[in-house]
Amino acid sequence: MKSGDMANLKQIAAELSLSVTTVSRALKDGPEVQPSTIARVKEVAKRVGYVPNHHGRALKTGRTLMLTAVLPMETRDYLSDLAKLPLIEGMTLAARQAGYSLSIYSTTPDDDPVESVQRLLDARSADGLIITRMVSGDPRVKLLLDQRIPFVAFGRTDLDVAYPYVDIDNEQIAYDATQRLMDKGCRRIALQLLVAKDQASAMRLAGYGRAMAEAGIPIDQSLIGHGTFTMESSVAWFDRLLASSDPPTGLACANELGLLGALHALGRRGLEPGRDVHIVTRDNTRLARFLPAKIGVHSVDMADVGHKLIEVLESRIANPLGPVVTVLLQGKFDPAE
Amino acid sequence: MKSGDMANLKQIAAELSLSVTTVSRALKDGPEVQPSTIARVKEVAKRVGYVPNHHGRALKTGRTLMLTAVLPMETRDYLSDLAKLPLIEGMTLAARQAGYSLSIYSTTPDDDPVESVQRLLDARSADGLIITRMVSGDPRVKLLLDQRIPFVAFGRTDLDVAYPYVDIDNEQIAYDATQRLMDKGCRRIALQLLVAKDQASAMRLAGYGRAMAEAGIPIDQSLIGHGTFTMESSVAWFDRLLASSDPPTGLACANELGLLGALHALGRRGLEPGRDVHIVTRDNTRLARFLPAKIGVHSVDMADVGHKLIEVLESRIANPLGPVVTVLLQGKFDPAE
DNA sequence: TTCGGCAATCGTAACGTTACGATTATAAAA
DNA sequence: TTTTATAATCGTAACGTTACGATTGCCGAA
Repeated sequence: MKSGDMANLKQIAAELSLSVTTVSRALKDGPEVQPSTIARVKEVAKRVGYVPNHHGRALKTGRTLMLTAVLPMETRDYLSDLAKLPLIEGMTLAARQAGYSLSIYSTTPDDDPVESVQRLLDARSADGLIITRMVSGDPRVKLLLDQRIPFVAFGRTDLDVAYPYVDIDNEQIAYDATQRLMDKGCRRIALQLLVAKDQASAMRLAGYGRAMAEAGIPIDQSLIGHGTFTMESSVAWFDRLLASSDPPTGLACANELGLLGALHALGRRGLEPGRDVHIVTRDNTRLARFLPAKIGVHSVDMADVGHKLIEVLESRIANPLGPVVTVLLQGKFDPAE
Repeated sequence: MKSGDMANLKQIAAELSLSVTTVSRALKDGPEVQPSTIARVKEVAKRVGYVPNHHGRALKTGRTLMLTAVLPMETRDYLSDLAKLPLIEGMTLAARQAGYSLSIYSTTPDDDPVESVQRLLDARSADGLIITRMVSGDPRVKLLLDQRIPFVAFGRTDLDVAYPYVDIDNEQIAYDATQRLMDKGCRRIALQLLVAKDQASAMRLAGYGRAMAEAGIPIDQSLIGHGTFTMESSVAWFDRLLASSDPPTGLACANELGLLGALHALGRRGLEPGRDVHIVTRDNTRLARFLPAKIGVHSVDMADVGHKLIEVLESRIANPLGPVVTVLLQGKFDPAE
């Protein structure tokens, strides 16, 4: 934005016959400057509509007051991952409250994740980074740790290094979901996962495996589906399972879209959730409760995840060498009515 | 990001015994500098990993290469407006391609819209602004025009000034939807709108009114519902209509959430879309096509809206005094199968 | 009176970049 | 040989801010 008539320190200083230094200090209530002077400076600053120039300050101090979140975007499907919306809203709001701006860097499936992060590092345009969608052995963690850039990840990974993250306890949620399905009498329980290397899916698989092992039920690999975040793939996958000779009686869904897909597949066959197949899903958006279907729901507060991410990142920026903060959030279960 | 060992022009200049000026020019292929020098400079720049300092450049040139989108966020409901997700993705991607970063400024219902814009103006941290959710007589337009800040609006308003916008032709879509419902034999057609002063809703109401007038059907105000973007309100509203003595036989939904709510209300009464009530909805996310229900759909490509917004804003920044560009996008109709 | 100590303010330099006029070297024209 | 044009490069200033050491004026202690 240009409109060159922007007030600056020099103008205020000239008007009051003070030095730029004194004005600068007065505006941040520096103890070196006389209270009466502070008052005069602030009065003029307000009158001329002074707002500190972000770039002058950033250049001098090295801080940008900007955070960048790297978010993957699915170009195949406009619906993308619904959880991203409350996540973005939570992050932007928390960032704003903490005095930061949040910029979103969307990556397409064509983008190399490491390269994207590298580019952001090079640009040095943010004080900190938020990375999401962690994969097994995620190389971005090492890159960011090496460069000593404050960052926080949404999700853990299987690396043997400590780094700041916020995560949902996917293992526990999947364990719990599987158990609840078994409580309904299900023994053939289908599990919906995302792409294979997705770390959240790995955790979910672990929780599912633990529950099955405890119940002494052998795992049937054909019941475990890997897909993308879209509804299409969910419909096709679950439809195939339903068509098999020994169809599942229980289903643990990955998210809203997976759930909608599965319901679609059920509906086409005249089957009913809660009667023919028991369903438990993870819900990031409170969408599931509005569906006319009996399903158990693990709700996850993604806006809270966003808040926590910013909080952790902020503490990291304030104290880059401090202890590594990690947060693990639980889901909240609402049974099928 | 600190890691103070950041390469700058001075270092490159020193290494090559050149002046900072020449290096700066060489890196942007200035015609004043010898091709062989350009090559040498670029080689060193690449080796030391030089990346231009954003703030130094912004301070000097007055350009920030940053755009800010002001997006309202519904705190009542995590689902918020689903259309925002593809919109954000479209904008961030287009911005990136145009060499800009996009920052998101989420406003809560508590925030005063004008004040939010004013704050962003004061901060001077962006080269341009994107405003959304236009209301009748939107005061932000005058504010932004007065301050000569490049901006683009998602949506028109009823002001008598020219300003750059991208909009969906809501009037035409509502007109079309109403006609299609009448083609199915509906005469009592319910219309789902958002809050009263929302400008998009006003356009939709106009289109509905035009279609009804052409068909000679008087408008029954009780069939026109004003609500929020949530599903709850949609369920309650449509349920009340269905319970009335003369229930509607057609329904034009505002968006996905409104549709899901209406379907919920129908399902509870054992009614079926396409048989008992004909439904046409606007769909911003391609969600509707996955629902096991016969509904007509006007699909709107929100990612494209995002692209267009950035495009218009970019041209505005490049030429602030040029002609005011406006874009009006049509929906694409997919009939109930 | 002279000095130390303190409060209040000032001046300069620096962050990294770009704009612009000045300077040098080179080659062609007189 | 001197002039003139041109190509290549340089130096300085500026954008708005903050850090830091220097300076001023004043009061009380010696």
